[in-house]
Amino acid sequence: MIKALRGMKDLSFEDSSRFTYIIDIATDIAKKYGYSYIETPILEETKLFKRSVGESSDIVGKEMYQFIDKGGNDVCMRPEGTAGVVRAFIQDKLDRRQNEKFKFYYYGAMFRYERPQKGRLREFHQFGCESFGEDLVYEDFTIIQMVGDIFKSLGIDYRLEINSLGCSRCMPPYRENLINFLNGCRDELCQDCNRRIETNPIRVLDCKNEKCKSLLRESPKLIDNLCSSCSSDFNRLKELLDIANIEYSVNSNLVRGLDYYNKTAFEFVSSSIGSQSAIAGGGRYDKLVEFVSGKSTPAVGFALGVERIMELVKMPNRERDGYYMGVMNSSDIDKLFPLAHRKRKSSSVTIEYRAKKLKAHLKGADRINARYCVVIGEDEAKNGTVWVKDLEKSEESILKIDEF
RNA sequence: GUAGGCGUAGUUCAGUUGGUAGAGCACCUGUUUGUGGCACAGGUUGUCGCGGGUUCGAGCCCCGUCGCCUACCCCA
Repeated sequence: MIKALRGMKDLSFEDSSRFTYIIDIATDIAKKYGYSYIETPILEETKLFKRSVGESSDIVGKEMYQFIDKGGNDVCMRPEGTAGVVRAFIQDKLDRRQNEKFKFYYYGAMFRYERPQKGRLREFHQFGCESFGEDLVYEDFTIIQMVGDIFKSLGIDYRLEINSLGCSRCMPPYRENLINFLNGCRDELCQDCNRRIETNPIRVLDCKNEKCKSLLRESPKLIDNLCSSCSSDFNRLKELLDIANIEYSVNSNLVRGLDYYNKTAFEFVSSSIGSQSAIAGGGRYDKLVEFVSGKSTPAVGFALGVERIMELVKMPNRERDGYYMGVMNSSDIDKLFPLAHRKRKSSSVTIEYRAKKLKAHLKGADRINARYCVVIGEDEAKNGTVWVKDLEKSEESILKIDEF
């Protein structure tokens, strides 16, 4: 038997309806916040991700689905959505239109070559939004509110964590500061952290190792060393969230795994889905457009992990819907096609082509969860009528075939 | 890449000390010649992941291999 590749899953029945339910709700809300759909390719030049996601990230370092195509190009299946959207934004020269705002939502498959586990697959799906051209912190707030709206609408409980990663003015001095601190306790930090001091010292803050964690309690906090602009934006953000009654906690160790974030970083977390607890994450990335050779453009965005949310979403009860049609004698089957075609203008219709006993038809209608079971038997064929049973109310009637 | 757990019917799983391959659910038929869900009765369903070894005999023991799951790392 040929099976799907490791870390790749088919979605059908219950799963696919959960999937589309989430996308539909997220799409609906994103549109209400003024976002329009953007579709970008799954395959991009590897360079794009190296430059945007960052060489120091694990995503680029070891998790890319990267290969040389038949034309000799170094290409990569996208590991996340933002890079492609930013590339499209620049390619369309939208970065030149400096006074305009552009808001895009997207969803689709992302690929990371890693060991699959609960809530983490090699092919997974994200829904995300990117807002370009707005540097005011109100947009950060609005995006967080939008994600909150989506989860609320899906009936999902979450915890919101926020942090500020500073900007090009306050981050570099802090970084030096932190490196000094880390070098001071180098011998006591774990191996990974020692490596991170060179590659990406900020990520040490995120270490799960208990020993590292306790050492880091004494570390300098970026939150106490923000420049005046970052500091006042962060305070403003907290005020806005308070006023909107959105609960949050400040997590000064929250650093996003991708290099391009600055200022606001946030993560929506759920405690009920195993160890992969982040269900959405995002923040501001004012420098990214420049990194990818565009004209400097402030931007904020987020992405949510569809598969992780599928485990949490409470689906509305599925109600009986549509028609099941069948005949008891095979010679009457032709009568059903025009009937079905007419009904399909407004309802879903399933025809059973094989002649069956009434009981079998009723069971068949039940199985597909149809609201109405429509059958032409001997009497109906003779009289030009159809027998219709409402399976919910358990009421039946006989109608002229033209009037049905 | 590392560690642990698991592979038996469509599915969820049991399978004793190594001795004829099992159950629930699902499915089909009937009770009901034209009335679903409920009940009862009967019935179908197997490369025991794959390959080798030990043995008179392996689902069970041994070796290898593949796959799945969970966790670490990291992330949505």
